[in-house]
Amino acid sequence: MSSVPDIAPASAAVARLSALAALTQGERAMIEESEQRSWIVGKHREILREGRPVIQPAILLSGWAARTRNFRDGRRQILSFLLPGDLLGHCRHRDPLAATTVGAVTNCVLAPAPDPLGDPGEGGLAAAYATSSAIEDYYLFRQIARLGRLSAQERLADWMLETHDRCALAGLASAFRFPMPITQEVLADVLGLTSVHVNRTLQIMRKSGLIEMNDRTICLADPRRLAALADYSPMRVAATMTQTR
Amino acid sequence: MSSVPDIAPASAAVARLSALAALTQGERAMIEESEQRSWIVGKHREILREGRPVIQPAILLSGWAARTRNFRDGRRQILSFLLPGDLLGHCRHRDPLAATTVGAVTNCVLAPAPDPLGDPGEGGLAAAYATSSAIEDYYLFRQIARLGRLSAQERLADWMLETHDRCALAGLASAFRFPMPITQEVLADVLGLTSVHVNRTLQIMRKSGLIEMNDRTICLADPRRLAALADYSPMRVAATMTQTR
DNA sequence: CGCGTTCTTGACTGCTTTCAAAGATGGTGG
DNA sequence: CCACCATCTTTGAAAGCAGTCAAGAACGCG
Repeated sequence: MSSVPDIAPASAAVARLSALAALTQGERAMIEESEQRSWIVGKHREILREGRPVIQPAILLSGWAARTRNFRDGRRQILSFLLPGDLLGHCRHRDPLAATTVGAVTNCVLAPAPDPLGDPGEGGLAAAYATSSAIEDYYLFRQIARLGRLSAQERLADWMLETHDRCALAGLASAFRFPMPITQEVLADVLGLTSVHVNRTLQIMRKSGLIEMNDRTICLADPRRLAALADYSPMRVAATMTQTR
Repeated sequence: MSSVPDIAPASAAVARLSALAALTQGERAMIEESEQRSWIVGKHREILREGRPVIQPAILLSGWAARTRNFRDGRRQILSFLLPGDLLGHCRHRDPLAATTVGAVTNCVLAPAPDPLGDPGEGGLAAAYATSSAIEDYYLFRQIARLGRLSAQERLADWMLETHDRCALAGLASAFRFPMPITQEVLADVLGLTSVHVNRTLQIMRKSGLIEMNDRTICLADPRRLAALADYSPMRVAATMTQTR
């Protein structure tokens, strides 16, 4: 079992999907087998192109990718990030076209998403996929509220708490730390701000002891105050989902 | 066959679902039968509450509803509108909890969503549901880009074009007109603005001949310029979907 | 006709953007 | 091992879009 570039000590994919639904030993093995057939997508390369057919449903094994909408005049909005363990290109209808462009923000490793093998109601893997899809929607809703109603500092606080939880689900975060392998410009593109303003706001948050940053890692120095600032509360999507908090 | 309050001359549900996938005569009949068992939800009443279990998947027959996120301090963001023909509470995993609160913006009529009867790959109704779900995601993506990167005037232009297309799909719009049975405050809540600013921006758009407003109806007076303003392009989700434009 | 909701208007504030340029930082080849 | 270049971060000053607060006008409903 060769190690994977960038992050991912064990397997983010197995960790995350197991957290979403109980998987059989056989299902875990299927995922690990898929990982043998992984491929690499270099930083800044496109993974999916809006309007093009989706070839191969995949799992992101390591790295960060982003769904993006680009405007003609150069403006850019990142709709959501894809983190290790996230699914990509899964569709419930036939002849799906990618709804958005997806690009690799860092170097990424992808693997084919194993087929759930029949029964959609019972299979652990099928359940994990379904829950994953519900979670994705949930984060889209949060992203909308974030962009629509929160100030710059609130957006950053909210996004950090959310991203920390997402990383934790894939086994990639410690209690108060998570990796943030992106530039402030990319961060600005997801938060609907300019990189200049993100920079200034991050400085304020550091000076007021909310966060610490070093080595592309965020430390949530005062989670309480961060959560109060953004009115943050943990996710609840499915009654059956394994709780992580 | 009794007529339904508010809007909906024929059946928005049949119109929209038929546009999403080819339905058999039997399937249309199933929808019309469901409509006999409809119920009314009064303006401002809640239809779904975030975190509560989803009881009954439904179709909206008439009226407008809204997914909403409320902040403790009173701020409010509408995540998306539900228009006649839209599905509500459809979930692919078991024990689903409502991801967001949904409330009736106007008086609404809802009906139980008929069961697709078995085969998920072939049934026209199942296909329509799947496509509907993909479309919902597509509009969430657009909402994110709208809030993140567009100015007030661009947001309004983009939202109007989108909403016109959505109404048209359910047979509720003529070439350049669509109903907008909501106050400017509600409009502000979906666009991430204040009602004061929406008011001023609408005035500018009227004065510059982009739109006309009367009797809770929007007329797209200059669709070309509106589309250019917002970099608007029509939707493409599934290669198999019936095109409406 | 009266009242509550919705729309409109004005003045002022302020958060965020814009534009530019100066530091850091990191990777690469000589 | 260090110079060099590209990328990323930081800083400053000025402008602008949107928000806030308040009050008056218009509208719709009973």
